[in-house]
Amino acid sequence: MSKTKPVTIVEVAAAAGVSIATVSNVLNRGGIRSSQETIRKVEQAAEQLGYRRNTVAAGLSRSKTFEIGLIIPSFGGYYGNLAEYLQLEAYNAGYHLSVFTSGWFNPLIERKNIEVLLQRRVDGLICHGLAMGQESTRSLVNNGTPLVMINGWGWPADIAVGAVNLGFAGACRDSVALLVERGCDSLIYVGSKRSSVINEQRLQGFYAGLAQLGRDIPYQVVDNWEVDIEVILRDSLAGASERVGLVAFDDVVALKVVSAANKLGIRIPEQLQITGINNDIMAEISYPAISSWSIPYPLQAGTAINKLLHAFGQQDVRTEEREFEVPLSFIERETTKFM
Amino acid sequence: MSKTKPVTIVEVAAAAGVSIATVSNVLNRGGIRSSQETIRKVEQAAEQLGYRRNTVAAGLSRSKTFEIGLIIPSFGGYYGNLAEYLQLEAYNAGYHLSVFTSGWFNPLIERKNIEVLLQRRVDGLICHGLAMGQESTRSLVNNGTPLVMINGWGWPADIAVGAVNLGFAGACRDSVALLVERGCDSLIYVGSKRSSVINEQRLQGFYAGLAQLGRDIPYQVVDNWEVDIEVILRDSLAGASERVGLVAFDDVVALKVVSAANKLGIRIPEQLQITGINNDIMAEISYPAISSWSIPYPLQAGTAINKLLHAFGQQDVRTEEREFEVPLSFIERETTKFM
DNA sequence: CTGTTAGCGCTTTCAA
DNA sequence: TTGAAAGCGCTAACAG
Repeated sequence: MSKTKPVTIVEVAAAAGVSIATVSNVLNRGGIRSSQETIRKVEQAAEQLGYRRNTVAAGLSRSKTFEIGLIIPSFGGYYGNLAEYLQLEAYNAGYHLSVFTSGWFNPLIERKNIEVLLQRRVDGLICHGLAMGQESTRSLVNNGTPLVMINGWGWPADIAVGAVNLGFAGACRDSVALLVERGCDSLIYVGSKRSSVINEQRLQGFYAGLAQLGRDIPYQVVDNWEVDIEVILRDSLAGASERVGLVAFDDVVALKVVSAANKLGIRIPEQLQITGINNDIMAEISYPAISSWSIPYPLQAGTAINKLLHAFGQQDVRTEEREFEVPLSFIERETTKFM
Repeated sequence: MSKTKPVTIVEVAAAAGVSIATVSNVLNRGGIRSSQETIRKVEQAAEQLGYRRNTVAAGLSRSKTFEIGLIIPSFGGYYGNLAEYLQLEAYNAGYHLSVFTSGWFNPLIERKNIEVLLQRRVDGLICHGLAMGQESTRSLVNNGTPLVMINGWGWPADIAVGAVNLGFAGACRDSVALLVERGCDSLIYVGSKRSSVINEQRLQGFYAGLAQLGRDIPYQVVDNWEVDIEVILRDSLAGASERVGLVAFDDVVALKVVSAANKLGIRIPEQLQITGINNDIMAEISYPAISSWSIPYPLQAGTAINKLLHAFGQQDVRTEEREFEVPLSFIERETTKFM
């Protein structure tokens, strides 16, 4: 715990009897060949003195930090999972990931944190959704730092080098088909306007599912934050509907629905069928367990990092499309397992 | 998106017709006074040229990065919440927080990430639990970077400047008392050995609660990962016990218990009462809603950051104790609301 | 109040 | 294969 000043290459060089350039070559650079003897001397000196590279100095010197910044709305649930996979993928590519939140889509915090990241001269930026508008973003990231959006639809190429988007629309569309197939004769979509852009995608998918049914079916669209789910459920089942199908914004909303149904004595899946999204832990341990759409994190994270590497000029590009859509996969559990 | 090289103080100085030192004084330093005229010229030039401070260079020059590193087991649930509050507290103190995970207590990943943080010359480190042993930690953090532990009991002063620990033991102890008071005539503790140190604290509290009961009561201790909760519940209620009290490791485990009870038709809270820990979102939306112990994040995060500031030599110290215990507060919900 | 100058620790030509 | 030296952008004495 003593305030020891860290040892530098200067000291290592002195101890090894070589120049600092040589130390730098041996320790921190690949490709540059040195004699076995020199390598041995340098490594031994470094080891013995407890040398630890100063990446701040290295970053300044090379004007390249090997750091990637990530902005997510919060660390919770799906966002946190994504961050974990991104961290791993970044590491495998030789980069480090600095994770910041936007305090649940707070444009001020978001802006401030992006600014911090830019001041740190991160090599690239990954932003999940974005509370700021596109103009705001453009003026902030005007310096050429590559930006990859996650769940950002329709961002122009001069702002973002690309986007990796989850196939929410497809998942909701298919949920509708599946619920109807399972015998539901009326449908409800329970959204969450708290995340507007993302909610929109899902709603769009819900409508698409309705449209491709080939026939009309009663449905309603409500918001998790505005209505009492118990009331909605009771009213729906009091009507002509024998079996209601419910598409929930995510698994948190789905669990709320399950709880309300349990409380009201509504039988799942006989009277009510539910699909969630995200495949959160609570979907698995709920009773009845919730059918949900799971996210292929490795693919999502890998694609995002790859787009960045591509922008850095390092190859290994898996995909060329600017907006890449990651498909979700259905995990069927008890809230729909009725045939 | 063009690869513009960022503007530096040199260019701002030229545009403003002053020296780089003056620019530095005006833009990046507090306390140093300049004439109004100079300030105006410099700020205008900076604004117009789009100057953004390079904190990498500043960090190198001052040998102080104003960065704090945080290691948590994962971004999920409680850990993610904590990270969010720490980020806020750090920011308020003029620092930035870089968050890394240890991949669920993986000593290798943990070590690697701490090493990365140290290479970045963070001013301080906050570690949540730690998979590595104390010796390992000592040799890694031997350079004088202050380390604050979260939920680390018994760390010597030469490794960690202090610790901020949650009062799990107290919460579990009080849970026992409360459950018995609510009429439970036998108890179960369902732990999670996946997080050994933390589990131990809780178990200790459970035993303490038992001890201060003043009389014997049947109990059992099981592990969430080793047993089938349904079996445990059925067996317990098949015995002489009229009402079982269950102390769950956290709200995830508590929700598993609630689900099992719902499935078996066990009535909550008449036959079974449950307490969780963490006050996770799922405790609130479960049915029945789960009584849980909530964590005072602002206090916990604030104390941790404060200990670091103290170690940095900046004052504003709220507490002197090396190991500070943060008390949890009980949120009573339906799983115990029976009198 | 402002400018000169010597670093911070490392990387990277370019010669030797 | 190795080393001398010029930066990278900013800060912090120290003079003026």
